[in-house]
Amino acid sequence: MTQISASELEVMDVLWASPGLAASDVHEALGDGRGWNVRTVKTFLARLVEKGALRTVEDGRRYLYFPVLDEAAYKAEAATQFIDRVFSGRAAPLVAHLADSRGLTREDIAELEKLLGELKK
Amino acid sequence: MTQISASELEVMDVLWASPGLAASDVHEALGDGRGWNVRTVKTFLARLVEKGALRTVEDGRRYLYFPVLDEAAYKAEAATQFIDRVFSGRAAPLVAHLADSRGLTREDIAELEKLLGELKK
DNA sequence: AGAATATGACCACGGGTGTAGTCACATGGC
DNA sequence: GCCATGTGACTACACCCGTGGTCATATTCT
Repeated sequence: MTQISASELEVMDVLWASPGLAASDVHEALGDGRGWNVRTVKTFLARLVEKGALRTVEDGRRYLYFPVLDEAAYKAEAATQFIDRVFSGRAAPLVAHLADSRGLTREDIAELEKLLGELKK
Repeated sequence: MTQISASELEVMDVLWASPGLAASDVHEALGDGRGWNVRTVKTFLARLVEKGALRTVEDGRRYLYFPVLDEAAYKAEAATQFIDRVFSGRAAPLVAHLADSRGLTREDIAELEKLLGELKK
């Protein structure tokens, strides 16, 4: 539903991890890795508010940002959409490709097995 | 690398399945589901050629389109990028979310188990 | 108090994307 | 032979996205 770009998602990740930050905090939390200008971050925040993914709470002369979108729900939806788009809705080929290209770690594999065990119950 | 939009990917899927179609064939193969105008499809084809994902072979006064991009390689890359973007590079949470949201089918689970078995070899 | 700084509001701009229209020409049916 | 139709070339255009500037105002430092 809510269309969120890759950059916007990075902002969401920060706020999912620490809800209630101000714009400058988000900027800081993103760190220099991205090297975004504060205003760029503010644009993303504003767009996310427009899109209904975040809401603001006034705090003096600034806003604190809180996620409206639920992280797990969003990611599950994103995963489903991705798999529909790229793998015609089949999850197994995706895992196969991952195995091929990136080499799942031993822990990944163990984790997946545990997961599958639970799913089968 | 090569950035391909969701719509363009649908076109690629047709040509991966049946390389060497002409524009109108691709249009037909896409079917009415998408309801795209032939010109829209041609635009996608042209853009995919620009992007180096397809190449053309003249056939009289029309072109036949062939994939240059390898399907498996592209999809593996797309999967990796998606997981990096949305799941911080961890595959297991993705599968967990799928299980939650869409319910992997029994066959999915079986297939994944088989896959994991092979991976562990 | 005046200057530097932070903050939100609004604006800009080029590239990508979805969605096609127009043009010119070639071919095929009558 | 002429006209409808198919085809590629070129063009359009609005919206999204990444990127950040400008402006007005509020607050903090000196």
